[in-house]
Amino acid sequence: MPVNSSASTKERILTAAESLFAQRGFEGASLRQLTAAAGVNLAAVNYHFGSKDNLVEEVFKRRLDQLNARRLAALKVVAGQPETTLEDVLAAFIRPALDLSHDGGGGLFMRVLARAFAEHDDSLRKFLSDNYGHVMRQFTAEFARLLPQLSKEELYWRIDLVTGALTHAMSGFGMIQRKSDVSELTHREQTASHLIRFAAAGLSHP
Amino acid sequence: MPVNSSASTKERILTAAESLFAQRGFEGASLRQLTAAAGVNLAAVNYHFGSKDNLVEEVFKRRLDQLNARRLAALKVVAGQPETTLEDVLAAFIRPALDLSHDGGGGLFMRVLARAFAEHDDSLRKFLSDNYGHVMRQFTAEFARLLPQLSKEELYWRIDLVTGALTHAMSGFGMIQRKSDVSELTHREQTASHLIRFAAAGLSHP
DNA sequence: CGTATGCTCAAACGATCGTTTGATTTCATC
DNA sequence: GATGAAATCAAACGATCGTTTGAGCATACG
Repeated sequence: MPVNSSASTKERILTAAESLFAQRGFEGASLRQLTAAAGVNLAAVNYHFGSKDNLVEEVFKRRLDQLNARRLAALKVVAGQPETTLEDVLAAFIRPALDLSHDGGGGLFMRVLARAFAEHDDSLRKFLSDNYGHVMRQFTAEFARLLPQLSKEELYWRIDLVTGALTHAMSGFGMIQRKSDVSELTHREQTASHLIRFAAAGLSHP
Repeated sequence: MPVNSSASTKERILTAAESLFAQRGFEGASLRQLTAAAGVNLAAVNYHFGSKDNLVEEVFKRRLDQLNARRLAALKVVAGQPETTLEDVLAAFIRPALDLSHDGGGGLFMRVLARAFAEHDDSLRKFLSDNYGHVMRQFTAEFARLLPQLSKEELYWRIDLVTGALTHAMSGFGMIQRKSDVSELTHREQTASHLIRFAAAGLSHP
């Protein structure tokens, strides 16, 4: 019977990979840098994950599964309700991502996700579409319900632009840094407020 | 005395590099793929540009100098005028980028620029800041004039989000593709309209 | 205890990377 | 046509890449 004392090694590889992929890109981060940072042997990646490409996918899966679940759970609470506002739906989309940066230890994951969007690699895009598309589809349906005056084309345009803004902001390029005189929780709340108000304005403007 | 018959070779390298950098990234595109696509010898890159890093910078300079000049010229027309609207300033920022995709042959350049934003490489970010920052500063000043009700912090937030949306959209991830029944010029006009209205809403919402 | 299984390790594999070299070709100028 | 600088070329450089190998170590089970 298999012994699972390797959980620690796999996790350490995933965490180091997430950090290095965010910092240097998927091609830029070598397995030698990666395994050195994780404190494991070079061959451990191919032993546990089969290949570097599989490792990339596992890095996504670990966070994305959790992120998708939280987003869909939050959406389910408000979807279809007559009193639901646009801001409610946007909060269901945005808050889980911000929370991930805080409690998941995955503060760098959104940056990795932004990199994946910038990569035009077909297999990576297909993987993201397979593991991410159904979430976007459900949110899009709810947006369509709340914005019936918009044509399908107009709605897709606006969602695309909102996605770009949020990806950019949450990957932390910008000047989003907490001031020392506000708590982490307060800062996260302010960030969420900015993103939600901006996205709502972009989606619903006349 | 130097003979400048190399202009063709340099240009072909720059064009091939722009295309491959957009497609496979700066690290992902090798000099062998690049020179093969350009139809030149492998050693030509190091002969004409010194190194691959210098080539990357030259790819940016070629388009960025032109883009900056056009944006600043368009801004100069409307800046400080009492009747200038937010949409006017946004048009001065957005239209030159869309035009570049059309007449400059640099349809892929905005994608390269988006990749550069996703890269967190320090030297590349410094280069972009040096060659791009003064333009953003001038536009920011004009935005501040037209949106006096916003605090500095609020304005920076919104500009950052708008930048993310525009970078995302103009690099062409989205579903922005021309329908066969509209002309190229009409399509560009519609795209500009979408971007400008979205950005105006995001900047000026209450 | 013996052994089988999961795991780690140093070492090497072939491939590809950016760069350099030195010979050869091109071409304006005399 | 001869000359010399600029440009191009095939070939090779050392370094680094992802991956594989086979021996050694750990531990659970008969």
